[in-house]
Amino acid sequence: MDSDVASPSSRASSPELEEAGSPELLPGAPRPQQGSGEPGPGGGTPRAGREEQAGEQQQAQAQRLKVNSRERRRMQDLNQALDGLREVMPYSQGPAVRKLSKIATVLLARNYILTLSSSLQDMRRLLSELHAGPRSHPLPQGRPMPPAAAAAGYLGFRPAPRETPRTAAGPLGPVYRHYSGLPCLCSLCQPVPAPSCLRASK
DNA sequence: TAGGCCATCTGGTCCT
DNA sequence: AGGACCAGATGGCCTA
Repeated sequence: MDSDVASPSSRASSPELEEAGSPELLPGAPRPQQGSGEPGPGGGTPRAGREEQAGEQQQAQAQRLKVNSRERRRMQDLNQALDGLREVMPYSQGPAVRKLSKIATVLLARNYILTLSSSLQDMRRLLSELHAGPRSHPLPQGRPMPPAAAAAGYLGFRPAPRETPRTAAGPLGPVYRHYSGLPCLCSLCQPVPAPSCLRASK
C-alpha cells in the first residue's frame, strides 16, 4: 500500500514531470544521444521553405511528445501492476524494507505460484484419500509427508513475521528473506532458471 | 566509487 | 496512420 502506485514515480530519479503543463522536454534532459539531429540543414531554401520546415519540425516534435507520453503512461501502468503483485507477495513489507526489484518480483511471483499449485495438489490428494477410505490412514506409509502444514500456511497466509531466520543474499537480493515454517520461494531453493542478468557475476 | 536499479527518451516493428 | 510493444541508450539516485 505504501508503494508508489499513486505517485508518478517511485524513485526520486524520475525528473518530476509537470503533469499538467509541459511534460516533455525537461529542462535538464537534453537528449543529445542517437543521431537524431536536425534532419534538414536547410538546403538553401528561402524564407517560405524555412517556415514550412519549422512547421514540420514542430509537428514532428508534437508527435514525439505524444509518443513519449504514451510510453511513459504504459510504463507507469506496468509498474502499477508490479506494485499490485508485490502487495500479495510473501515478503516482509514496510517502510524499513526495501521494495523488491522488478525482476525479483517476477521471479518470486512465479515461484510463489508454483508452490501454491503444488500445495493445492497435495491438499486435493489428501481430501480424496480422506473421502475414499474413512478408516484408512490418511497418509500412506512409504509416502513422504505432504507439506500439509506448509500448505495451510500458504492458504492462510499472513504478512510475514518480523523474525528473519536466515537471509538469502541471492539473485533476489537482500530484500527477500527466508521464513521459518514456509517453503522457500526464492530461486535459490526452487528450480527457476535465473536470467543471465541475475546470475551472480561479481 | 562501482554497480544495481530505475525512469525516460527514442527508433524500430507489428498490429488494427 | 496511429497505437502498442519492445529494446537500446542515457543519466540520476542509492547502497555497499
